[in-house]
Amino acid sequence: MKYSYRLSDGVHILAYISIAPTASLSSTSIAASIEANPSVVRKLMVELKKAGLLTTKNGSAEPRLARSADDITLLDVYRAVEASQSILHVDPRTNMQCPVGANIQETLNGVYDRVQQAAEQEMQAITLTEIIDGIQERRRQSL
Amino acid sequence: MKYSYRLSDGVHILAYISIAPTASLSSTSIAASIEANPSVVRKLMVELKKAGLLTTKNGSAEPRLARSADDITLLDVYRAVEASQSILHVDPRTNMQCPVGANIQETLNGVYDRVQQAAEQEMQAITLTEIIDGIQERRRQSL
DNA sequence: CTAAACTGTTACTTTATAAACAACAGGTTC
DNA sequence: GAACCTGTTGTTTATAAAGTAACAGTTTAG
Repeated sequence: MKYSYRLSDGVHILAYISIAPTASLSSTSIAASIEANPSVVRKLMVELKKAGLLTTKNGSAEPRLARSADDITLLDVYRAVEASQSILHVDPRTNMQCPVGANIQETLNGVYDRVQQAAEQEMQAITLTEIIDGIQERRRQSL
Repeated sequence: MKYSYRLSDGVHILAYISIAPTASLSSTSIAASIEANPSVVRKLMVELKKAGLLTTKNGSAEPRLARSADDITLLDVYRAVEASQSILHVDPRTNMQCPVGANIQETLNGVYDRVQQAAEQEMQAITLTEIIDGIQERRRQSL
């Protein structure tokens, strides 16, 4: 498959708005920073808005964080933009006539849930502030 | 992308060999349990063999676990068969002329690594024995 | 000893998801 | 009202995975 960059691009959008609030914040400008298509950026922004992370203004390029960067976690962005919501996927088509095929799906669901929760717990511990600070720190060091 | 069922199918192969050692263990029989293509199963088995989880015999259907099911973790199978090895993916193409685009990749790599480690730690705690027991338990309850 | 079955391998096709691209109706700003 | 913007729809392209086919060489059974 083609890998999804939705989470990375979603974070990029929020970080860009936070870091460069004086620059143009049109979907075209943000897309130039990501090197993505403005339409893709607009679609992601709609998802971020639905999730309550972003406010926008139809017709005008004035996106703002809907709440403090301290209060936005990687998990929030993940849930907002990722289509799948699961990092591991149980094969949905196994032979139900076979003892293994009939019972492996539920079993794997159980263990995959544990992996998912571990990943989500770590994602919840990472704030947008932390990511913004990381970008700013690297920026300073490269000057 | 199309979701990968390689991990699920890899576990299925190992579990099938453990649970049904008296049945035919040909790639065709295993594939019938997974409802997958025998060729796909053979390719996965080659990966499992390379990773030291499975022994096979060319020309004869006698696959065996290379070590105790207690000593095989979900992480072992994940590393053996998954092409990507990463659950999250940093967008590799951002604008290096932009302060955000130039520094977000490294920053995200750092935080994604933490999420990856949390997930892998949990995967390492899940053994093939545990999965086999889960399948057997469900099997008993459905009789 | 040979026929059947199997593995290991290669090559090609199909399918599924995401991103790129294009276009436009309607809102906003100056 | 001209320029720019968002929100939205639809189409195309790229890519990873699975399906399919084929076959050389190995093993096993009769």
